[in-house]
Amino acid sequence: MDSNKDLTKIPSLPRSHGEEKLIQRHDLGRQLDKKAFKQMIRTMNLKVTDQRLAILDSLHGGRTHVTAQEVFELVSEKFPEIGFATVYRFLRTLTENGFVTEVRMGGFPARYELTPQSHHDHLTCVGCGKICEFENHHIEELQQKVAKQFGFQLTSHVLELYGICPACQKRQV
Amino acid sequence: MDSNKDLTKIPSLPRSHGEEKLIQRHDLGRQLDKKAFKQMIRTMNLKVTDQRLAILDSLHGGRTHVTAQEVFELVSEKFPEIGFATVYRFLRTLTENGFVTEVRMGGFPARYELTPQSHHDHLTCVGCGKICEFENHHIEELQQKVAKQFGFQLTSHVLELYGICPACQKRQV
DNA sequence: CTCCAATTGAGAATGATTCTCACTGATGCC
DNA sequence: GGCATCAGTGAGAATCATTCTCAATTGGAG
Repeated sequence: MDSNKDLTKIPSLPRSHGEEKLIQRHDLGRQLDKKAFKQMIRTMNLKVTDQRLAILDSLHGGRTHVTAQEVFELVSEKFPEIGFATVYRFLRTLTENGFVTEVRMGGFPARYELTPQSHHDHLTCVGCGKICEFENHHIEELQQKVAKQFGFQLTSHVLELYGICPACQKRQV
Repeated sequence: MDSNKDLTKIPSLPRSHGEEKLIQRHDLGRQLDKKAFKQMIRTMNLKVTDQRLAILDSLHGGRTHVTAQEVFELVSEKFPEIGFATVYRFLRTLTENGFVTEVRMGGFPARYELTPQSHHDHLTCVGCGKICEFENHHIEELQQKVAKQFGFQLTSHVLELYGICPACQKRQV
């Protein structure tokens, strides 16, 4: 079976190369410098180490959804001695403390991003892969309602809409 | 971690032993007997084997969201010789052909169910992996609305709610 | 019934993630 | 500043779900 090959091809998010100024998302309402990271680490009652700062830094840079492997590689550039254990351990801690959001999809390695302050969901075009982000309070409320019906205490959710974007609709005919 | 142990204990739906008539869900609008299963297998251009029938049967019986491990155990009762490979292989094929829907959550093993004809979404416990199904027309309408706002023609969606189930809430204190 | 490609199953392999444990280094105390 | 202590680190082993390999078996077309 070749579906495995396919797995690696998933264009989850385009890799951003270097200089471009697409730092839009994370810097919207937040200022994340070394000082903020230190604060973040202390908040969790952990010691500030260079490795941890480097990991946070790699999450902060360009790309938004990175795998542990990618974090490892990014950090390795500055810290050739860093180990997987450290990366996984810290990512887990960050996730448990809500500073980082873990996205798991299919059987793929988990992807991490600094938790965005404003929650959003995705509307993805099955034709071209374009992703629109949206926010809908009404839907969120209904979700809470559903959870309550089952006695669940809601912690998070994933809402992904798939469809055909206007451009692809025309193209198809 | 012992969460693995917990998985096997998940009381998602009572295990049906033989005679009782709690065949509600899957037989709503569908009649799934050996004949239907054979048909299903042939549709995929595969050979009908006892193992495959047994796997389908185990999916059809009482419980709705089973792990590959559980399927393996269920089938083992009738087929002590069955191998993991066969279970995983066939579950994958079924999933690829849309006859079975795979639900993956956190780092837990994937869970499978015969694809239901009426769409529903999932409410998953992050503590034990238990899955509840729900249907909410209102949410679906809002999704359509969002898609329309972006000019998208909606084709499908995934809505997964994560939370802590009543049992796990108590366990935690 | 025969034959051969499809299927099977045992065990090995894989890939992501976690654990172990000896070593290192940050922080508080003097 | 110097030192003790204990959290933090990293190399590699361990784990767990899942997939692959391949020799032996079997469904089903002819």
